[in-house]
Amino acid sequence: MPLATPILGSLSAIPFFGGLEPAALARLAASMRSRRFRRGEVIFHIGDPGDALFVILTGEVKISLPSETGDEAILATLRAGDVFGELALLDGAPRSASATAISPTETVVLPRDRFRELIATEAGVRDALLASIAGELRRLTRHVEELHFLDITGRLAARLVRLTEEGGTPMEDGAVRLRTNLTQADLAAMVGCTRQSVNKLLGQFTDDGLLRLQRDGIVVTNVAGLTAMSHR
Amino acid sequence: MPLATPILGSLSAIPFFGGLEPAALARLAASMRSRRFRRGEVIFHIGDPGDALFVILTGEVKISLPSETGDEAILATLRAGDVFGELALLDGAPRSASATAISPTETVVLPRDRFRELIATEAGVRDALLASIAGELRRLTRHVEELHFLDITGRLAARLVRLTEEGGTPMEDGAVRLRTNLTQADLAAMVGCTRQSVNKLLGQFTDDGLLRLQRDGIVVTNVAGLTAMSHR
DNA sequence: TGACCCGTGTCAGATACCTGACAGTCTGGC
DNA sequence: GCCAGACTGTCAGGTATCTGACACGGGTCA
Repeated sequence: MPLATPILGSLSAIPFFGGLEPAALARLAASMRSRRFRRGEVIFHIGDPGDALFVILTGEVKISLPSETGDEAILATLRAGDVFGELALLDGAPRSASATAISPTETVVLPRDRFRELIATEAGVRDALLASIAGELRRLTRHVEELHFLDITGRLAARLVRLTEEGGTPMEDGAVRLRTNLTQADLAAMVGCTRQSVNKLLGQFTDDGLLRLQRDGIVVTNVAGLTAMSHR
Repeated sequence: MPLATPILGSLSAIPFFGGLEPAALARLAASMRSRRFRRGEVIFHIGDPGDALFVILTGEVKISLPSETGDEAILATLRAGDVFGELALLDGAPRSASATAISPTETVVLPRDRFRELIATEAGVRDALLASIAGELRRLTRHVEELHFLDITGRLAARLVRLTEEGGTPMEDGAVRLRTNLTQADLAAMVGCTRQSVNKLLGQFTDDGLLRLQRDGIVVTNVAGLTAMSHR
């Protein structure tokens, strides 16, 4: 089986490249190579030179900042169809954050020159890029807003709401189960507090009937209630 | 004196439009109108529909988020040559933050359609736009990092360092004076704490010989020392 | 089967930061 | 030249959050 074929097939399903004609898509596929990462494997480190864009075909990736004392701030968790690593391609500066596979992950890699060529010539890809960057700006702005104004209760509630909206699997009774393999330590790294605080608050939220803690993950039963908690 | 002339003259000095040929620049000037704002005047509110890009010719603008309890988070302060308001043009969503003139400010306004046309046809402007957005993403990422990891001492130190780098006027003895008319309340809104905390910390920094408080503003005398404080 | 590791649950003590208050000083407008 | 408003400086008391500690259960690997 030729190497390029699976890439080509996968690319057409990626919204980011949706605007491309079949011929352009085939040319593109030929200049991309695919890369796999094991669970926990680092895709790139903050400070590395950034010379490629990544597109996730399957799996999950977290974008995070390490601190000098060893803990981390999780900026985003990405899934199939998402694109990352474009920032360093735009300005040539080093990677602004680290990327780590949090489950077995399959990506395709677009080198810098092809990327620049693509956004110069293909209006559809350019628009997709701008839309994706706009989304990132809004997410980061909200992140700053939450850290600036909300206490931990509010931040955690807001984060749980976002997680139900982004990556939840709806259940029969209207509740939503969050992605499993998300530990309390992960939540703490997302909202900026300790694991202990997350634990305590999840207990409170459970008592308030906002969610259920199951063996296989958190099930949010009252999104509106959580949203209300996040407003002060 | 014709209306377009002053705009045209000003535009050529803006890095954002640096790549344009004289003819394109003249066409552009004809489709832009200029707007002035008094000190304190709101340019747009968070949540407004966003249909125009602003370019600062003279003056200063702050980009900020209001909270429900009345205080604000300052995301950025911009100066002559800076561009703002592009985010809402990229994705058509409402303005993600408010913009306020903090000194008498003169801007030129580029309506949405002309903006989209420009980035579709002019590679130079497109690159400038991408570079400017990349800078914004990096600033926001650092903002999140600081709020997440640093205590108030670290955040204020880091902010003072940034302010010396961005908007400081160097003095004879190597020290740098920050932009005046920056109150302790403003600093508090930048780093996310109370005015009282800023006041206390500025006192400590002064005792440590890192800066001097003068009538007309803060003079940073030891940037390296402040940088060190911001690292934990 | 046992040993170990990882994630959860919980608590007592320390502390960084906020709230609310008030006094002093400078500035611009009348 | 005087007053109102804005900014600075300071403090006592309250509280949200962290630190460090330990116990428990469920997987996983020998």
